[in-house]
Amino acid sequence: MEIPKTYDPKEAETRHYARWEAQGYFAPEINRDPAAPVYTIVIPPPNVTGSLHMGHALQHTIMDVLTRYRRMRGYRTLWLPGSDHAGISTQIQVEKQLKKEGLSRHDLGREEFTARVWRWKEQYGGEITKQMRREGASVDWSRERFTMDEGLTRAVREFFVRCYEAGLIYHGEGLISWCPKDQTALSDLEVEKEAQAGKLYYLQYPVKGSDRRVTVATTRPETMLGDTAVAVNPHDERYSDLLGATLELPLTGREIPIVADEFVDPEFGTGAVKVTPAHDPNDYAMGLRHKLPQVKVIDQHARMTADAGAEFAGLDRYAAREKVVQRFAELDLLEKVVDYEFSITKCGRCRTVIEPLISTQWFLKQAELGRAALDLITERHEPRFVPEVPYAKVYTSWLENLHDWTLSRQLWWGHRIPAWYDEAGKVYVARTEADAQAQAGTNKLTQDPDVLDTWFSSALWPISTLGWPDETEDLKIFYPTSVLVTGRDIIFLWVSRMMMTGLKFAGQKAFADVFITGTVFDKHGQRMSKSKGNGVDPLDVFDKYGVDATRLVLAQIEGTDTRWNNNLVESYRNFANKIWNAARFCLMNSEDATVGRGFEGEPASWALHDRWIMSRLHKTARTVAGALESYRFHEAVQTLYHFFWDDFCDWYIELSKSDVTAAEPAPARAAARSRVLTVLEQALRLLHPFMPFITEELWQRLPGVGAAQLHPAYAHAEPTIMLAAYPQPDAALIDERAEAEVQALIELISRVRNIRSEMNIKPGETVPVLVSVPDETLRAVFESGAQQIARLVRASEVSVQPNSNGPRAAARAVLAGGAEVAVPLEGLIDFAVERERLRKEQEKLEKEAEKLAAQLANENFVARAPAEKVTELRQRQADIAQRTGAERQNHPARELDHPGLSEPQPRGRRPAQEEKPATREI
RNA sequence: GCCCGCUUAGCUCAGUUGGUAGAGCGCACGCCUCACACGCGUGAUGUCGAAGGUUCGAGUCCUUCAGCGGGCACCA
Repeated sequence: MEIPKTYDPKEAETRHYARWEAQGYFAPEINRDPAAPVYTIVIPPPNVTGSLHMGHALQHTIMDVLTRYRRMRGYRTLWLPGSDHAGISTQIQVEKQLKKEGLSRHDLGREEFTARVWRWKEQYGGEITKQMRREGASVDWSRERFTMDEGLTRAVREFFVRCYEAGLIYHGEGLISWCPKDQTALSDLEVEKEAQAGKLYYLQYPVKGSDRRVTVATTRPETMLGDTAVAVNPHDERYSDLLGATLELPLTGREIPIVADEFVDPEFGTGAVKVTPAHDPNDYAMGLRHKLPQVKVIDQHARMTADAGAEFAGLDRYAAREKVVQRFAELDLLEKVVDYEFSITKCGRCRTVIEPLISTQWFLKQAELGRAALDLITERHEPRFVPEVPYAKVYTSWLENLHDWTLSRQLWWGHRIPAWYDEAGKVYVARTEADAQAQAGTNKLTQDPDVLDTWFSSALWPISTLGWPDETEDLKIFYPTSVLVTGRDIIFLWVSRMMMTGLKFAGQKAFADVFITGTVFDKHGQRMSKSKGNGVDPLDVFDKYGVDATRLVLAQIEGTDTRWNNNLVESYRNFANKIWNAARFCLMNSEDATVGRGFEGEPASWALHDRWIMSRLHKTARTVAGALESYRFHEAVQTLYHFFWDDFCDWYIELSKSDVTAAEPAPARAAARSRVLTVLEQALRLLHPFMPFITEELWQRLPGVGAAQLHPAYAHAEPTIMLAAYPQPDAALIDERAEAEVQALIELISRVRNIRSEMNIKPGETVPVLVSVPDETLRAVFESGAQQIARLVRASEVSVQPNSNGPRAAARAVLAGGAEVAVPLEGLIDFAVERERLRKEQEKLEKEAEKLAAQLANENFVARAPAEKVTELRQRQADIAQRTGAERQNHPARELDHPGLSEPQPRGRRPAQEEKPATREI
């Protein structure tokens, strides 16, 4: 076989994905079983502007593992890909491009501009879509969707119109968050709070007809130009005589009232609050309560309006702030300025400070839509969040406090709001312009210029991608989806809204489970970000270590926040290489052998190590299945890693080696070779969801693989490990006795290796090994394993006897079950070292024995602990007693030969021995 | 202000019904042993953040505290 010693991932990666895709393996149609259960995942659609980052790679890996696992188990599996038009991001991206040409979108006009965005999208968009192929993502490309596809656009309009007709969507005035840079309204969820060191200004307003002044504290002095009242708490005695009084608002010549409102906290500041209904959310609400006028003094560019007064009109808000403060100082109305830390609201995208403005927008009453979702989680605990803590609660408390959603955006790129106005300004909401005209009885209509929040179309993703509002086959088959895999940052923005819309318009929850992945930080625990430049590019990691190794790391991150560490990837790269070389060994010895053979007949007739590996294999399959069913990817990865490396490579291959590498062809050799191949093939299948490329690469090379390995649902397909049946645990093959016996074999071998290593016996040197085993069954195990033992410890001979009979001068170790192993000295052993080795071992046992004795002497423990636990400890105690007892027998010999070799632990009290009878009582 | 998470070996992290702590990397020693030096064998390493409590027994449950991180509300 001309297989290279080192696995080259790229070579395999480039080949297999193209074939899988071309063969249609990713599409659910590959499954021909009409009764197959269904498994659906819709991808969180990445922005068309985006490129792959670790967060995507993490989510995609989780989704792909789940999908491949279910597919191999015969589910009709759909993982639906797509991308999001990402309103603002994309528009900004293209505007930047235009700027380089000295143009703005207004130079092009709306139509031309959106055409340009579409071209940009075709040319540069969907980068992630290509990168996902690199990841091995088994998504059904034939069902790929884009949030501005024709179908999805229709869904968005339908949804909007239905909500409008149901009174859930309304058009009206409200105080919204406005980004002066992006020139659009934003929803609550698109803004971020940030702590900021600033100043608190204490301004004095004179009371009309008095020489009193009322002091108000503010962080935004410039807004005082728009004040229409000062509010105090109705129970605040300091101001009770001023209620209803009038204040002379400085710099404006306006007069404003003092009103009483419970909102005001008497403890804060001066207990008197300036009220600016047009530029602050709380003041807006207060303004409505007291029917105060709204004076707009700041415009959409965050500049002062004419209503701010001639002196300030046109000034930037910060320049106006300085000027206002300066003027107050001049008028001797500035009481003081103190340092103050407060939080400031910024645009989540461009970090510009938000300006709250009164404006006419479209809103969705989320509270009503949310009720069904809230009932579902509180009454039926659906969807099931993983990890449940803290996300189920985060989701629930969000649903309990829903506010209206500002839907409209003053952008050109996105779903245009299906609303038209006649010349009188009356609004008509309709599915098409023709409908609107019919409603209005005129064709002189103008469409609302605004588009919808990007998240509006996202909210429909699970249903719109499957064909809603039509009652398509896909919708019937694949909805509701099985699990949503996403990050915690969009639980409100997206997860909750999909649930609401799914319940409202498809009559069912959008997904059964929600898996929230952890966050990947850099190695210093910092969030990865483009601006910091500390991001690790998944593609670089793929290039360096291979996709499969990277996927293992990502899968085992699962829901935990993790610092990225290439060392871990490296160790999984090594694992991939280990798999490669184990397969290489099997293939180098595959003449006459076939996958699937070698385990004929009753398991009872198989050799011990064969029964053992099958037991280990099926336990592994059991654990992995259990782990994958409940999203415990870390456990699945660990289990597979140790099964493959420890059980299969370190022990099974080694124990099988002499049979497998026998020089002469013979049925026994062929059978041994087939067995090794068979186990390898099963292991590859178990690993495939995690490591799709290397497993396919190797699987294709195995002799005898083909249709027989495929899950029945895919029997017609060209053979691929992707469609092989996932190994199902068979309880009948789990053999605890075989496991215990091989464990004894492993212990023996390890003890001898330890002696060799500690005694500095040269690796090339062979030594005789004498094993004494009083127990008959165990003796049989060692006797029949003598050849394997000899090979693995480099023994010249392995002699197994009922009783200790070796030469006095030997290094000894005591094994479980009262057995003992001795390696005769014959001048090989350094006595000082041997003495030390034994002393350490003895010490360990003494310590443990003491602990056990103490515990077993505790009446409370014996009385209250479960009986099995007590028995287990007594067993262990007896075991130690046997060991130390055996040690004691050997000591005199050593002392004779080498005075001082052992140092006598007090031999009188071996608590274990006294406890022995107790064992029998149970 | 309210709620939540994390704190385990030098590093990154596991540890699901409470039973006496693990992995990978790193480290030490010896090996190119006919699949693999991206390897093999052997070994060392933790008062499981602190203090109390419940329990026969607590990394695992309860309380308090500390450090770090997150969410929500408020922020005149």
